[in-house]
Amino acid sequence: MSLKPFFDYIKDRTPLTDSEEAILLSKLRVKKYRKGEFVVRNGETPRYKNFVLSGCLKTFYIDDKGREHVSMVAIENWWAGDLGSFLRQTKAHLNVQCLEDSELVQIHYHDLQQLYQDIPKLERFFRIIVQNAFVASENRILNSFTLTAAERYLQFREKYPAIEQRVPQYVLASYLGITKEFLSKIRNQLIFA
Amino acid sequence: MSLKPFFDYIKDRTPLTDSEEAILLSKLRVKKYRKGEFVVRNGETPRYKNFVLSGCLKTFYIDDKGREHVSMVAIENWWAGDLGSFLRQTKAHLNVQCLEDSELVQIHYHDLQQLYQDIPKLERFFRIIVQNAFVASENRILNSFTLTAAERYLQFREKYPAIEQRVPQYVLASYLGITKEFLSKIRNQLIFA
DNA sequence: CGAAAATTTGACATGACTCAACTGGAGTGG
DNA sequence: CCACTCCAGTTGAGTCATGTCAAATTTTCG
Repeated sequence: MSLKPFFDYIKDRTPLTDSEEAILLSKLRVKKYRKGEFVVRNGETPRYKNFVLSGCLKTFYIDDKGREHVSMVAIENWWAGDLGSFLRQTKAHLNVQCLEDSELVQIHYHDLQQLYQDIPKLERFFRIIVQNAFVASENRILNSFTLTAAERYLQFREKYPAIEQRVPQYVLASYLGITKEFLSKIRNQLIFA
Repeated sequence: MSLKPFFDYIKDRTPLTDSEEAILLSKLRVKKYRKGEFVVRNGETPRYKNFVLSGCLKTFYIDDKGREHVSMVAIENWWAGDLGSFLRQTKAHLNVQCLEDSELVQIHYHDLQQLYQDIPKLERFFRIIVQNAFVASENRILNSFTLTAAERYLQFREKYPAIEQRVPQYVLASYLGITKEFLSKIRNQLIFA
């Protein structure tokens, strides 16, 4: 697949000159992953920032009881990764794994630092991306404190219908902070309500 | 109080030239608030980005049952506000209120846009601040899914001992996503455990 | 077709909430 | 400096939302 969706995504937010586009292009690589493959594995230091060209991935944490907790699901035009460890270049405590065959645009940590130097616009670009991600994250916290599990499920469905179709229910349940069994019961009740 | 802590905070992260410092200074104002006063009120559009010079504030949401949910507590050297509404310059759905008499450094929305233009370093500066805030927020989500209320309380105590001393228990309880009654019981149990 | 993965179902357990009453400071004003 | 109120914190009884565990069923896919 081509890089077009990636550049479209960027240019929708920040117009780039041809030379900037060329510089950026020179720092990108595209990598394909098979369903089930890990992009980031707990304990390894993530070297790349990942943009999803195609496919679908989950980011999750394994707690001390061995349970999986999904913190993020990414599809086309989203970023995926363990941002904290990437930024500090330390060992990941999260995992990122493909739920489908996927293609990612990857930017190496050092190249990204270079890009910030060479194309200050990108600094702004990522500032805005992260700001929005932060606001969304804070909202998610408030939702989890304010709403019941069923309400959160309905809201998710409303907001991300595309994702609900694509990911296994247990992933969605985990993302919503509930067990797969309970989500199953919620869905069942909704049908007869 | 002087602006020194504010500039210290910035320069710890991004060295500024004298002229940059002067430009920045020209866009700042300091405002004092009394305990109980609102800095941002649900329904009003927040015009300023707020840095806490002194004091302590809570950011909270009132749900449809009239219950208060604290999303954030800020003390010296933290930022406070309803970031989402500030960024979009739309009506706040959060409130920011002082828990103590407080002094804030405020930057007007439009001045901030100008500062990004004039001092590209600030773009980086805020990108990094928000990145860290985002990572912290994601962690908070995982904690709330992974840990029990008592564990979250202990972890908070460990991480922010300064804040526990200063805020009323019901604020802390709300921040942790539990009721004040339950936090009271947790504390009680911890004493005899 | 068969095995593995995902989902469902039911009985039971529990963490956390609700509500209401009570306690104990911390102002405040007379 | 007392009386009063107000706000924060505590306590207890009862309840509810969600979790646990284990088994049954369905779907997916090699």
